[in-house]
Amino acid sequence: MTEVSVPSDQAKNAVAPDARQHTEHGRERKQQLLDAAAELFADRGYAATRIADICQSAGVAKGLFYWYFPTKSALFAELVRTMRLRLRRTQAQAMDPLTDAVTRISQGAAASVQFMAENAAYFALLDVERSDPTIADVLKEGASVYLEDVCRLVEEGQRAGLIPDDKSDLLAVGVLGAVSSFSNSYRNGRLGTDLTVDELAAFVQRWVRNALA
Amino acid sequence: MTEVSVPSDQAKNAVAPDARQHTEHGRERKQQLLDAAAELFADRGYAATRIADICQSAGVAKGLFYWYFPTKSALFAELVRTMRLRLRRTQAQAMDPLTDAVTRISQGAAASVQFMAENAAYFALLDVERSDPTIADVLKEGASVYLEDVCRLVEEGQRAGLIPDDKSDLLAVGVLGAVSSFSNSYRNGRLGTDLTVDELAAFVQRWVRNALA
DNA sequence: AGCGTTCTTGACCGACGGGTCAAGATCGGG
DNA sequence: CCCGATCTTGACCCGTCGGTCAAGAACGCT
Repeated sequence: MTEVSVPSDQAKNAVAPDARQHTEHGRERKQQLLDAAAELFADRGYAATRIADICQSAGVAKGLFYWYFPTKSALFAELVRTMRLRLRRTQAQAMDPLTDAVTRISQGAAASVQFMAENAAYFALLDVERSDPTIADVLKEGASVYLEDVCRLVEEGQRAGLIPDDKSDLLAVGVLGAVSSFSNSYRNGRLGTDLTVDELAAFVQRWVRNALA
Repeated sequence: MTEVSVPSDQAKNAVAPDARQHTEHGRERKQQLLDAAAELFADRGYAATRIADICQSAGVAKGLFYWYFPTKSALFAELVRTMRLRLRRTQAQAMDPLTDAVTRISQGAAASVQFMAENAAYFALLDVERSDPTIADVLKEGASVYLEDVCRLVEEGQRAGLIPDDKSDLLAVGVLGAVSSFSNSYRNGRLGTDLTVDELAAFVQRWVRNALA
């Protein structure tokens, strides 16, 4: 049993931010930082958003950031992971398990577009340049999971004779590509101001169904 | 007629890099810098590529960069514009003017995918984060031109009864989205190593045709 | 009140990278 | 050879921003 004796002064910040048990107030404060960051990243991008900006927006001093997060990219990673979980839940809820593969794929695609249109902040996170290895890894993590899901559904549809016998991985890329390009254009205001999210989601369903026919 | 008298020492670098008449040797040197930059941007991204890296790769001293380019983003803008022209030429050549709109759209899409697969450097330029206004403007410039072209073709196809009466701008976004998502996945090695560019282009043609059916 | 813990502040540090510029090399023409 | 123009060098400058940390405030428990 080895007990490490650390002088009291030096032990003050020896616990990594990730390993801390925050109080309720601390958790609220942390969330404020995350919310501020999400909004600023969406507005200006990751690189152009400074930690000072985030703290100013959250109404705290810059040094406080490091009580809650070890680095800027660690905050980013946490943001992405949280949003990704929410997206996955949205997708799963939209897919009716009692229906056929094509319908499920297109339901999932429509739900994704809907989620992304309603959560522009999340979508903007995916536009970040991947020069930082931490960031590149985090962004890569989730992308392949949805791709594999869709790929599996495509293969199921092919076995049922609902989808042509083309390469399932390419078809899956096509579905994911549709989701991201429509969401991106909606977010950038390229689709006109009279288009509702529901109309867009319905269109994406048709697009995906047609492409898989 | 006002002639400005400038001391000879101060006039030495008074001409902006853009306004210079370079010698043949100078033009070659400039191209070396552009080539080196294109490769490094593709490999590591814009932000992570320093001017020092570009100069080292081109085998020149860092200060020389500013004889040829006023800023880093000016070099980037020139790169993007050059590549965009080449892409447009490739697209135009691939579209048979004697055939129907759907065929032309899908031919253009296939040619774009082919070009991008064979010019990874160009495609990587489009992944750059848009925090620098100069960069954001340059990237925005060209994107809408192709979109308008495709939109016009879609409308032509709709008048001819070849394409359903859905929103043409959305259908055009779908085509462009397909081009970029397939190119991106190919570039990232997500499509397996046995897929050739020709096979990919052929697949994209089928995908676009189906989606517009 | 005292104490330990959590939280908060903001001046400071140092690495980084875009950009500067004086000095000098090279080239081409007369 | 001389001269003017083009090109080239690399030490230096300076602003930027992520991260540090000593000092102190606030909180909760005994």
